Amino acid sequence: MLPVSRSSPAYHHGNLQAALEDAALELLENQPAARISLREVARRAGVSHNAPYHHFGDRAALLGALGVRAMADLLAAQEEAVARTSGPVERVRALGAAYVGYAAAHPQAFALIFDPEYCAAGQPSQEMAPLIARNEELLGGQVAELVEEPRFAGSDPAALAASLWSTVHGMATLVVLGHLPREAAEPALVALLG
Amino acid sequence: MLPVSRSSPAYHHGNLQAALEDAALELLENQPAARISLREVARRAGVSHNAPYHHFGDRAALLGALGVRAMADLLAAQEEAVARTSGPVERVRALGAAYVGYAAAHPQAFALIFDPEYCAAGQPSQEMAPLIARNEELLGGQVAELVEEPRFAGSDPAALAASLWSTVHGMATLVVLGHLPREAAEPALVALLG
DNA sequence: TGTACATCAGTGAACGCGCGTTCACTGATGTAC
DNA sequence: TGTACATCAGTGAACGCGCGTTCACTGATGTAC
Repeated sequence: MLPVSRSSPAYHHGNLQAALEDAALELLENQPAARISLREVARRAGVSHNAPYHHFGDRAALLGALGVRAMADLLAAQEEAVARTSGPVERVRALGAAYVGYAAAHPQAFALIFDPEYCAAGQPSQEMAPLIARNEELLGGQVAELVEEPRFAGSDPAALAASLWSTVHGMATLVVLGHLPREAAEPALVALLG
Repeated sequence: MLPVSRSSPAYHHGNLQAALEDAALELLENQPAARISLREVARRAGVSHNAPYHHFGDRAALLGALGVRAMADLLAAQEEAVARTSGPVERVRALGAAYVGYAAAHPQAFALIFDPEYCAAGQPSQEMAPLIARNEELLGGQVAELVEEPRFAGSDPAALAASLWSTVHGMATLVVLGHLPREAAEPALVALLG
């Protein structure tokens, strides 16, 4: 006897919410968030075009959830890079490389994280806020170690953190847009950090 | 006798092309390029919804022309800042402040310049390319002076230029998005440049 | 100086499009008895 | 163990929307004679 679930209609899909997010993330590999429609996501998940409404209030809510997943991935990439590296300067470089690397690998997901249409910076969602906090702590911790180095002695940690985030974020953006070759990012960061 | 041109129908507008660009730029003050429709631009210019087709091939062409105007303004702001400042480090700071200032004042126009949908970085339009080149020369010239300073002696100019552009671009982006307070930009740049 | 005519920047009607969203529905699931 | 029933995740039809774009047109302008 073949498993019934295979041929039966898709009532009670089981995990349609996650399946919709997966489908949307796949679409996000090839097109910007603004062009992703709920109907296309539903199509790709093999479900009627209004099934998503049982899991997401509306289109913006789905994209907001996607942004949270993207942010979690971006944060994880940075945390892993820091964990596997030793030395204050080296760790900051690794963190930056991970940030730029994530953006280069998933340009549209990266852009979604910072898209005010779906992920408002001023009022982050309940799911997004702790991720932002963790990222700030991660960077803050690295900068706290960095200012112990003679080369950065006396620097204002807050200003230095803002600088580093700006530099790395700018690199990520410019690399994604093709204004800066990917290979130029690392040496540029070295030029700044020594 | 009142001037006829005032009450006569809008045939041969005279400078509809510029008027359409002006109208679109006004709309761009309050909404992203993606949400600007040709019909809305025409409405605001007081002209039928397909009059624009006599001046622009399609909607993308209009937005492309807008991007060129925005880029020209961004470049002019930087050139003026550099011209009115003396000292290599101070000039770079002024250039950066002008860049961030333009982005903060015209967030949507700034975003349009870097929107691959309308202003492809890889294949800039004939009007855009020389502006990009001039901006690169401007920054390159400042960096050339900067590496004469003892603090930056021995730095690779190309890597330093890439760093500075990244930092300033990142600041502009993060300030526009509200992730970085406007007042934090200047001290952050100082933290990096000394 | 006046007239005929080519040019071309405007016009309004019409098209097809995919979209987000709402609606009333159906049938699978799980639980109380 | 079997049955009645509430729940709720799905369904397909339908809506109105503004949009980009095409079309055939009209009337103002400027030029050649």
